[in-house]
Amino acid sequence: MENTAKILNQKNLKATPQRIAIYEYLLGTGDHPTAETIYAALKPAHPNLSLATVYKNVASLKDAGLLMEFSLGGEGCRYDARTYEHAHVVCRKCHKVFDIDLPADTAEHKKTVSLMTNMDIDTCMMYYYGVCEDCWNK
Amino acid sequence: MENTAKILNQKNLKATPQRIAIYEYLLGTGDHPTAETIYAALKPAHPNLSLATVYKNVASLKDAGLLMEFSLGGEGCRYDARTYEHAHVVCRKCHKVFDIDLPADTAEHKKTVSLMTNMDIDTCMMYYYGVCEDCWNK
DNA sequence: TACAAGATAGTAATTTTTTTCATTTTCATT
DNA sequence: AATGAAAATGAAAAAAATTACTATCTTGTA
Repeated sequence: MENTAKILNQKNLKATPQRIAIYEYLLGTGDHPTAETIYAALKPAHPNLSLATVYKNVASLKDAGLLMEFSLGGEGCRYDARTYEHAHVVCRKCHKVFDIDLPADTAEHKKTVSLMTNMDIDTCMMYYYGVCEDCWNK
Repeated sequence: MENTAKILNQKNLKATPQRIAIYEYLLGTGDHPTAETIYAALKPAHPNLSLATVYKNVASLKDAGLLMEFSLGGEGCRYDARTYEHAHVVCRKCHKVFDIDLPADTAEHKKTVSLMTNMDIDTCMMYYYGVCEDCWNK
């Protein structure tokens, strides 16, 4: 059985071609696409994919913990399926998002936060905000 | 001159009653309200406030760096004007958001990230994801 | 292979956010 | 205090994003 399908099944999600395509697309891209972008990217190879299916799938994948949703500017929510923890650097002006390695180990932090909140904290996301070089020069 | 008005003027924003009200509301609340929630909260005291004005103001305040925008579930963007850095703890299931103190000092991290990216990083936001006690017990 | 649960496309409906624009307000300068 | 340019406002309309619905398929299991 193909690997992606197996992962989905382990999460009690059926491995439909659409879901596999959406998940693999997100795993493969370094961008942080919106639902619309995902749809546009996959439509050629999946001609009868519908936007509603994209939304339903990012929701189910998010609930399963396979991707993160976040929002920064006025372009709808963005999705990110990178499994390793990393930080996002966001330009306040143009809303570009870069990935960088975490500048610190978060394992200890997660333990601390778990104790503080009585929750089982599994993920830490860090966002750094500033103005990028391009926008400075304008 | 009143303090909030002064802050706004320093950011080249005109200190209109609506803008002052929105900003002070966000400074004062521990919640992470959506535009709609802000509107509903201020409408009684500002009867002819319009939702469009709320949107325009959170945008201008965000561009000025006076507040942060983020999104978690399917209820529109949330806004947070807390000036001190803090972390958000998010329940994956019910989307509740708690504020906690930062579990680590981020000054060093920001310097590191500034160097890595050639940006002037001024803010770090941390999000911890997990499942809260209430949702565990369901 | 058949079956039940789950997923899909397509569309409609809803919700959220942005734009438009005529009018009003702010604020630095007289 | 009056002036005027730039910015902000409210109301309505428009656009964009998201969800709901339904009849029809598919998946994964037995």
